[in-house]
Amino acid sequence: MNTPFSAEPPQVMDRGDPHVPASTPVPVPGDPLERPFYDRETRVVARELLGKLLVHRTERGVRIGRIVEVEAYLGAHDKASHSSRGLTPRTRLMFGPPGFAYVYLIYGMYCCMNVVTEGEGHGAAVLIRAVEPVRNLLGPGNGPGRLCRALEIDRSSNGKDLTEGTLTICPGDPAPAGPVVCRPRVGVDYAGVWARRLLRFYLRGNPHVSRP
DNA sequence: TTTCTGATGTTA
DNA sequence: AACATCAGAAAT
Repeated sequence: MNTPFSAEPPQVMDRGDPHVPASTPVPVPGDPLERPFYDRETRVVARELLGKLLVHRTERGVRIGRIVEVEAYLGAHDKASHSSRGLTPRTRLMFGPPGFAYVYLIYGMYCCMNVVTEGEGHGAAVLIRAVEPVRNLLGPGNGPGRLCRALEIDRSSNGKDLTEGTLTICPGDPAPAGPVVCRPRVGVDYAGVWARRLLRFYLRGNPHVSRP
């Protein structure tokens, strides 16, 4: 039973933190990003996701994080991408249409959330690596495992349509997110030349990035 | 400060 | 056996 988002207080929301006054202004979510946003070149989608709001409606309230760090996984030719192993039960969502969540278990105890990009069959996605707490998070959001824990995202969200429903990404503040830093992706040293590509993007100076 | 290791389970 | 991780301990 989800409370419609329109029932949330307008314009100004509390951060879900007792030490922060409820009147503290934070970005207003707005309507979820639509399919065409995701149906573009993965690096463009990745960079434009910075500053957007990841919104999860749970039974214990709406949890919101502002995306501050992402990684692009370009497709089946990208040796660092799960899709480079081909279409398997696990990777089938990466090969599906854009705008859906690909959530997987890693190291037995954490989840990572991706958003599928580009056309069906491409196998591309963007990994969300860090969020800045906005509302009602369960702990810090600096890291792909931590942010899933903080937003209560697990494998039950695998395959969810991000353009509608309980897990969405919304525009937030219409102002530009700020300067973007490009770095190699984390933890993909096995991927040869692909490990060196600058496909990790984060907001310069943001304290909630997983590593500076 | 950096480096290591244990927890934990799916994957191909 | 490896893994798109994290927390805490050990080493430097």
